[in-house]
Amino acid sequence: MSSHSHLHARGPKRARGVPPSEWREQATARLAESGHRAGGARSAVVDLLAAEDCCLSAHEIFDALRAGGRRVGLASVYRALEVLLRLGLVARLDLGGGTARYEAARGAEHHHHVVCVECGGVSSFEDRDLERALEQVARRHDYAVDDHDVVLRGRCPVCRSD
Amino acid sequence: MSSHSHLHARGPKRARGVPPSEWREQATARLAESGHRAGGARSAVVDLLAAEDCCLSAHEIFDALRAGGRRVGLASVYRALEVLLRLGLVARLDLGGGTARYEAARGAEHHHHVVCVECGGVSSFEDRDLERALEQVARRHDYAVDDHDVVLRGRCPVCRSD
DNA sequence: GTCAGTGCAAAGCTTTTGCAGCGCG
DNA sequence: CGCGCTGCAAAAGCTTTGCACTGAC
Repeated sequence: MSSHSHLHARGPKRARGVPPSEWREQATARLAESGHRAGGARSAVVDLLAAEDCCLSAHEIFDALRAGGRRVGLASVYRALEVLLRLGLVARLDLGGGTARYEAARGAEHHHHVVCVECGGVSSFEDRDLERALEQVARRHDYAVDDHDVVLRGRCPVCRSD
Repeated sequence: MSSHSHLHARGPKRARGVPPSEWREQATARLAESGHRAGGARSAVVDLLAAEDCCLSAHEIFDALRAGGRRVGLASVYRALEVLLRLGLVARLDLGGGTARYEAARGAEHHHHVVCVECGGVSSFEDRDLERALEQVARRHDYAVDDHDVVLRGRCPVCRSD
């Protein structure tokens, strides 16, 4: 059993990874070329998403920006996310808590999520076999499938040891 | 390429399948044995879910029951679903529209969903290879994974032809 | 008779929309 | 210097909670 599972752990609340700020530039460029102005709030959202490696809720983004001294409105966060979503620059995730989560859509690094049913923590993983199986299903289906999401649920290592 | 994909088509709005009312009995039994009384609203929800083969939103359930002459409250529908959820008798799905959907959890018939990004229609499918890949990922993960969900997004045959 | 279950109404959340003013291009 | 972007406030959904009452056991 090979199959290439990588894991980006992430505590119950927050974490950062090495910022692949390539995405930040790509996003900025894409926004400009599609006729968008470089407003303050949206840029801040892009910057934050570029620095985070795993999904954040709109309110978490809002809080983070406020904490960073930026005077943003929650509505602007939602509006920024909507634009980025439409341009395919971010992905919206429904992990089941009634709150949508968003993350930078870095083309190649396609991954999925595991949610801890106890503490709500989120991890991400990649798996080529899984991806292959999904492609097969998509191909066989009479829908023109162009996207998919996978969510695993369970207890994280920390909660397991309690 | 074998892999056993079955398909339960389902129009943009609603559809029924052959009712495997075995679930209805199992659910009723489970409710009784866990000390629940046979209230009118909850029974109605169970009956409806037993007859439907694909996921419904709380409001759709509410409407269907009202349409059937039953004077239920939306809150009772949510409360019934909560109990059934806790007992593992129904599954809650987040297909991404901001509205949760529910369906009877018939043990063996494990399936997933495809959502039409255009009309919102939902189909379900099963695929053993996909399931196998998911098991592998779960086994390899340091979370104690005990559940998963897969959502495919695309354009349904009808919308494709427009 | 008791108390879980229920319908209605009100509250709580997340997300969207309206609007006047600011500022990028 | 126009119009896109923004913050604030209000509105719109979905879901949960409070409460008095009904009905199952």
